[in-house]
Amino acid sequence: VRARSTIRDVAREAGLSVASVSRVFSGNRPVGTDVARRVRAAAAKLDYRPDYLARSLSLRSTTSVGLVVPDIGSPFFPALAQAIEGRLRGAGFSMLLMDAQNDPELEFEAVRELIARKVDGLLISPCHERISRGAVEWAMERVPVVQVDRYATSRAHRVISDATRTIRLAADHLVEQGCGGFAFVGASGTASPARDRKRAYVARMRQYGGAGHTRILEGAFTADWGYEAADLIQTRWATVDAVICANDLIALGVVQGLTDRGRIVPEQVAVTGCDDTFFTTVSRPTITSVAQPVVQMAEHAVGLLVTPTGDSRPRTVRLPPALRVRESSRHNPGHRSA
Amino acid sequence: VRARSTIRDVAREAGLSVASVSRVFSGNRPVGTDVARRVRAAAAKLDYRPDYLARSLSLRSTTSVGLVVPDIGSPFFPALAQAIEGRLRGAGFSMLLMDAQNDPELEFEAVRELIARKVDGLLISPCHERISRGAVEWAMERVPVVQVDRYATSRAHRVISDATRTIRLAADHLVEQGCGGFAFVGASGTASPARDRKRAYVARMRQYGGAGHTRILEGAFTADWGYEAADLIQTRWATVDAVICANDLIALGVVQGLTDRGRIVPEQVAVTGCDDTFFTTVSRPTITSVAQPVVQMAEHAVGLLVTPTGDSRPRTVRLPPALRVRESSRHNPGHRSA
DNA sequence: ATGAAAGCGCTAACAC
DNA sequence: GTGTTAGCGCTTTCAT
Repeated sequence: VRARSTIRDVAREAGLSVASVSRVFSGNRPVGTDVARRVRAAAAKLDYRPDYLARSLSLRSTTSVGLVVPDIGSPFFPALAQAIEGRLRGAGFSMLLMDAQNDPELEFEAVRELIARKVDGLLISPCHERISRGAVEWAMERVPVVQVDRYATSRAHRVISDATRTIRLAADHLVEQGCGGFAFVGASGTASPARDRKRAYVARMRQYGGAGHTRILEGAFTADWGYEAADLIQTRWATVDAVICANDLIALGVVQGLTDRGRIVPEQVAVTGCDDTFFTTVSRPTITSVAQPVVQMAEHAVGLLVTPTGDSRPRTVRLPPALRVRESSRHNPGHRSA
Repeated sequence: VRARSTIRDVAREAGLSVASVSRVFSGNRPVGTDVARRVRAAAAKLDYRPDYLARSLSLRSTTSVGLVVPDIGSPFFPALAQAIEGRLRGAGFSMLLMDAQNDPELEFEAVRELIARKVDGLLISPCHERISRGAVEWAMERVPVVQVDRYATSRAHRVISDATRTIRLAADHLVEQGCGGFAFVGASGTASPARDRKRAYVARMRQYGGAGHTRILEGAFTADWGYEAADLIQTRWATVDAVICANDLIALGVVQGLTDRGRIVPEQVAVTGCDDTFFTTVSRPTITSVAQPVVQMAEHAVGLLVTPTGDSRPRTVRLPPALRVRESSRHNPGHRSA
């Protein structure tokens, strides 16, 4: 643990002024080639590295942005975080990641912390569609903010995946497979996608006609809840042959619950999930899922954050999801006898 | 996006000196109760919040520590990160999380970034047991460093789980279940636990006698590799009735691979994993696993980092793992005929 | 092209 | 207990 050399040490060593050293390192002012050489030599000799903190204080910019996720333990967010990090890095920013642990208090705390550290911008996936609003709006009066995947206010930018298309992809696919009796297993809403997916489901079912829109179960974004929901479906709705789940964990639980109670997936009941996380491929049967366009989301979110558009009205970018067909939805009653 | 008020604004508003304001906010100097009141009032009125950057520059401390993980997408690390964050928060630090994406280059980059941001300490789980050494040792000459879960050098502190006990727990348990023909499915070593677990396996098998210590397969920490390994086991070693896997993903793959090739888990072959991640409970059969003591690891790691002991010799803290018995290991050949 | 010096917002001697 | 002031390490006018 050594003392670090400062810009002044380098200046002295090179027999130049601190201004010259600064110019060489920030590189935004002309500098004599000889001076540059001497500075670099001195810097190398002293193992000099500019102090970001001091630079930031002077520049009023840290070239860093904060990312606040509701729960890094939840499978979708690591993927999102990685995508965003890559994109930010490409834009010359570094990312500070904070986990809200699904607690609006901690989330606000994280936001304050990030702002206090003078991040140049904030990316947030608010853990609660209402309570988080305060934190988001508090943040946006001090720094540019973009909401990603989830949102808590319409006053800040939003980059989200299109819930209507998500549900439509799943539902239409299931219809193609010959399904007719739909049910939906969601999560009671503290997260905006939960609510949006449910609404989209209801809307789509209305278009189909039939009773699908009334068969809705809401719990948590967990496999346990899915397992439990499978029970409810079994006992309540005998005619259900297609279950649309609001995320992959729920779908996993539903598949297992159904299977454990003797129903065969997908032959008797087809199941789909959302988010296309890792679980879809490790499950048996593998699970059909609607993938969120994580990379594009990262792209747009970072773009909105770092590209200062004169126009400051909040934008909503709704990105198209993609269906990934796997075993859990290969219903095909026509082929069933084969 | 407003301009922020500074300590001087508050001082002026309160009709006091900047020193008094500073004292009120840092709270480590006596201050008159009346002065305190006036300062707080003025601060509230101006919505003043101290600037961490400036404070840090002055204090030469950011009360933040960096955490570098090899891959946040890998199921064990979110759990570790959460545990560490909690512990750090309790100690008054905030955590900056960086993902190395299993790339030593990016990892070094992350370390540089963190140091440049003047973290007060670094927690790292090095992605490569050899190549990462440079980054770790570079870091430790500027800031306290603790290696967690993985390590790349013996010159810095290490907080790891005890590989010998990990394997012993799994192996002894399998013996109790009546297993006798062991095989090990690991990952070829760029991560220290991979190597340590393999060694521990070999050592334990030698103690048992028999041929277990020769039946070793090494690939990656993935379910795909586990699936593949199941094939190899099937074709090469007919007498194997117990497979110890170096992590849960491998175990998951092995279970599926074995099952798909007609072997019944656990009746014909028992399987165990390591890390006790989420997969163990969503798999069918559920998977017996050896849990790492994540919370204790976090505790010790943070302790080593923030408790400055005069003695600076590198410590190695080896924490005891715990066996979690689930379905995949209920072999009991004695009951098989039942 | 280069240097001198005034900040960036805060803390910590040091005086009173 | 309170105020004055010199830094922390950097950038950036403004002269030269």
